[in-house]
Amino acid sequence: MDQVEIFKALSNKTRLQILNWLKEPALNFPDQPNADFENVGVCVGQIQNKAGLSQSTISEYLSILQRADLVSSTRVGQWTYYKRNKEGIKQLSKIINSEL
Amino acid sequence: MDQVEIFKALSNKTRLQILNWLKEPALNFPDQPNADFENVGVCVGQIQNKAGLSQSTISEYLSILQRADLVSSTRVGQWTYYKRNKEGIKQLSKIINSEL
DNA sequence: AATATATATCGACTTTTCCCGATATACCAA
DNA sequence: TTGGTATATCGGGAAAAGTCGATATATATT
Repeated sequence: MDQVEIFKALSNKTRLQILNWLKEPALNFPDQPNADFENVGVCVGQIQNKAGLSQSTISEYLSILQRADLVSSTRVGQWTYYKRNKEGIKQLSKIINSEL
Repeated sequence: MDQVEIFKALSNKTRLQILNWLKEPALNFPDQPNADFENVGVCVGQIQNKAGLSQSTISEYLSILQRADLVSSTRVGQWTYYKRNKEGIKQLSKIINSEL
């Protein structure tokens, strides 16, 4: 994964917030019907509600975060659930410590 | 410091390279006359030579990195020396570990 | 099959970033 | 004080990102 793409993904207030929210899904998305946060994550609509931007924008943002390996997604029925990608974030931490 | 600004500063290949070069100045800038890298850093011209972009662009890039607290500068005579800002980079590491 | 809902993709417009050359400023040397 | 070198700032054109509404696609329900 290109390092620049990772930092670009993080260069946006809303995307940083989303990542931060996904760290504590139970706390930040109490309204989600499917509350199996650990395994599946949070669905796009919930994230959109909280962020207050358009549906298309949030969908786009989530795919930017996913391309940067910062989140991962699972489709269940008509919903797509996104969650933090621990591995990718650990990688980022490693980059910072070894190259910057 | 605004987190978004930090990540924006890192969202560019050349700026990432500069930061990486400044981690090992003696290795990466063997031609610099003033070789007191630890205390003063590397001057703009040397960085420009290595990066291969215009003088104005590199000067701008260095000030972007400085605004993000990733480097610091010292003026000595007609030269401005830039070096890594350990403290700022540690802060960044902390952000990643606590918020992402 | 028809309809409803959730998400993704498209096209467009605006704002920001990239990067340059030209010029200004700061300092040094003669 | 005149000229030379290093860096900073300014103005601009091209490319990328931000964000939207409209539309397409996938799935579920009836």
